[in-house]
Amino acid sequence: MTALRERQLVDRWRELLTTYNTVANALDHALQSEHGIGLSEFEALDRLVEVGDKCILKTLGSDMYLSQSALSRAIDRLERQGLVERSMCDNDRRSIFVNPTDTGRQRHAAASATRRRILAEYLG
Amino acid sequence: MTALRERQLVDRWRELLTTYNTVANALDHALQSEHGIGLSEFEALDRLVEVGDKCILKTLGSDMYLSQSALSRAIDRLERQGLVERSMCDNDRRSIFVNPTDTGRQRHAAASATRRRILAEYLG
DNA sequence: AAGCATTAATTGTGCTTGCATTTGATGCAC
DNA sequence: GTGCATCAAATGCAAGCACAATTAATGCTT
Repeated sequence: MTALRERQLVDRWRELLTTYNTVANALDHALQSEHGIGLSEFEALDRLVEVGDKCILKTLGSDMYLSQSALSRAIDRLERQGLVERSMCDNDRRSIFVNPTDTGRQRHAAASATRRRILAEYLG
Repeated sequence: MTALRERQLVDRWRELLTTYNTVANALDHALQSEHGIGLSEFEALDRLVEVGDKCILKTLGSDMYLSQSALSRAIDRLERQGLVERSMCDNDRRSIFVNPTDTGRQRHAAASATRRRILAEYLG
């Protein structure tokens, strides 16, 4: 029956909607209060640390959920806190490199523990 | 091993993050362009139609993902389009009733087809 | 090598959101 | 019934987002 199928889809969607919002809010609040960074900043920093060195902003954006402008501004906020650095890319001067600073790596390590705790609580 | 467990949790979280954002964006755009309402408005309208009559705003908010103020403003937008009506609740004059109008029910029926299509495409 | 489409990043703008506060109604304690 | 905590909804406000336009660099075509 097609109505049953629709009911299932909607139920799955609502589940996704509420789960996402619950976890995202909890994570955002915990990261903000314990480490002074929001969820988007942490996600960007997390990927930067993971990738290692010399990551181009465009590359970073390609596997993130944020728009180009939102990511650019998230990096702004990280930079203002001294957690990442932008540097020129000599090969292609349109691009820029973004690298975590030492402080950024430390902050990331600390914040990862918070993420772990929250994710275990909500998704564990 | 605890590192493996962490990796699994983070992977699940990223999956949730990207799935949610992909589906939510697709739904929002489709609803907006085809029916002139955003995702939050549709979700509120959907629940109002589902519940039936004489739904109190507070009750509606209790099983939604939005904050109280965000819901209040989503209802504002629906009301401005003539899709729902607010009315006084005589039992408790702090509360208000919110009901879909005939136009609202029609819009909801049309928009439901769009939701069905998008959900089937992304979650089917 | 000149012109033009394309690309990476930034910036201007308006909208939606959450938080905190406010407004107004209820009801409990005394 | 007077005061006070509580509750429902609305509103002021700042932050983050997406979209569109902009800036600056690249490289393809002729």
